[in-house]
Amino acid sequence: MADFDKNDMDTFCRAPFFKGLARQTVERLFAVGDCATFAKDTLISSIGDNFGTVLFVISGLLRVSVCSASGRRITFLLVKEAEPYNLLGPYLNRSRFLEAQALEKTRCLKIRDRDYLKFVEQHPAIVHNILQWIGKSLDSANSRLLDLMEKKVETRILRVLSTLHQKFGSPLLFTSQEISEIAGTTPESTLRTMGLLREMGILSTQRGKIWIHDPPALKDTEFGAIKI
Amino acid sequence: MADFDKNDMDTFCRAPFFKGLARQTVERLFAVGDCATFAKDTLISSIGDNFGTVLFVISGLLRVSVCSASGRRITFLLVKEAEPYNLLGPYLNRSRFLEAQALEKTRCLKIRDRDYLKFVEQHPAIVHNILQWIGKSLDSANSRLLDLMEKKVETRILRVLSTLHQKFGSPLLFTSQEISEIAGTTPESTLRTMGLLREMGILSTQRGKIWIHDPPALKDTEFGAIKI
DNA sequence: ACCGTTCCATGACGGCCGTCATGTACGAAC
DNA sequence: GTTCGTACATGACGGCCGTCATGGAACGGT
Repeated sequence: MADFDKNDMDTFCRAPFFKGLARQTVERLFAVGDCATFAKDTLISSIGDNFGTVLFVISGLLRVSVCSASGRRITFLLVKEAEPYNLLGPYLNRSRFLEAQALEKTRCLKIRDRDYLKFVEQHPAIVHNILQWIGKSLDSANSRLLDLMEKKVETRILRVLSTLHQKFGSPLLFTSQEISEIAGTTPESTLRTMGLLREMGILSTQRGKIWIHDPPALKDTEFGAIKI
Repeated sequence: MADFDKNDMDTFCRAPFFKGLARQTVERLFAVGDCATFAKDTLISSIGDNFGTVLFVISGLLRVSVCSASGRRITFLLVKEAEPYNLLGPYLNRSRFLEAQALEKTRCLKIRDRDYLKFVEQHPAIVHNILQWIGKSLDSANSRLLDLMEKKVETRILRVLSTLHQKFGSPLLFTSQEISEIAGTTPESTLRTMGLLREMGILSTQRGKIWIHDPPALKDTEFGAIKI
């Protein structure tokens, strides 16, 4: 418990995932877990292994992605502070094909599968939060499916920029490569699109940084938003 | 309760979703629900409404899809007997953008959101089943994302045919239109691909029917399977 | 200050596949 | 049996966008 301070718990209590939970419940969650710190670029779980540990990011950023046979990476999720990773892992005793990596130095609350399962049993209130979170993830995945089937690359990139802006603010610290891995396209297409947006005065770019000047212009909403 | 017979419960008890649950639990699930029968082509929930009811199909088939602005339909899920629909709806008190429709005459066990929430609270064992089911759905959605970003149309159609064959056997009672709505392509592309497969002797087709002669030939697995 | 690496930027090309068009065949209804 | 609606089948065209190539700029390490 010495690993965590009161501040960490405060942050969690205010975060969307923990909404509606008693502070005591959050404290007990901390009590059943350990602190784990991953250096930048650490591979936390790789494809094929049976990763049953649940993580809650305290500070830093995790990327959940796969690297396909053709060498292209596809990013499913970015996990930031007070967000959970692998909520369902302990319930699926089979290897998943996802890979998690720390994009920067990341400190996590780490909970072993058995402790997690026991905790959920003993604190049924959290089931509500878990299901809500997963539900949003599922809706988001479906929205992205729709985007990929329906929309052109430019629209998808717009959506990704908009979503990232909502989640991380401005400037965005991502390269065109990283953007393209989320949008499902190539760095070249991303750069071309951002070139257009720059001409339109909607954003400006620097090596690894993107300033969004006109967030509403990115909104092209049809149906639900995606969640990254 | 007179709406259901012992046979219905037997089917459910044997089904994957209910694996590991006591028969008594299944019986009580039936007890809190009503029987609902939908005629073919009935729209069960449409886009934008706040559909909080959980359904378990007893017989028949439901399609979960969206119809995009450009008029193209995209099918996310086919729900067959002993499978659940809208497991998470009661936990997400916001309108979802999915639309459910009965593809044939379909009989369901219908459970109102409040009854469902109460049931889950009183029967924590089912949480495990729910999370497992949702976990598979999430993995499946991610697999489809990967397919759409990575694979060409032919491969996707192959995957869809393979998955449908596993779930429904042979012959498949789907039109090229319906296949394309799952694979995220057009009927023309689907027909062209199936033309090739027919020449290779892997399948044969008739109006609305597809016989798969060589299921292994359809397998081109990389990473997880999709689930339709 | 030099150099290597990484990222940005932009042009040219080509192929996949979505769109349109046309014709055929099957099945249901009367 | 005739008719009509729907699905199958296949060809032609065109555009989006992925790939390759080239050059320049920014940053870090020594």
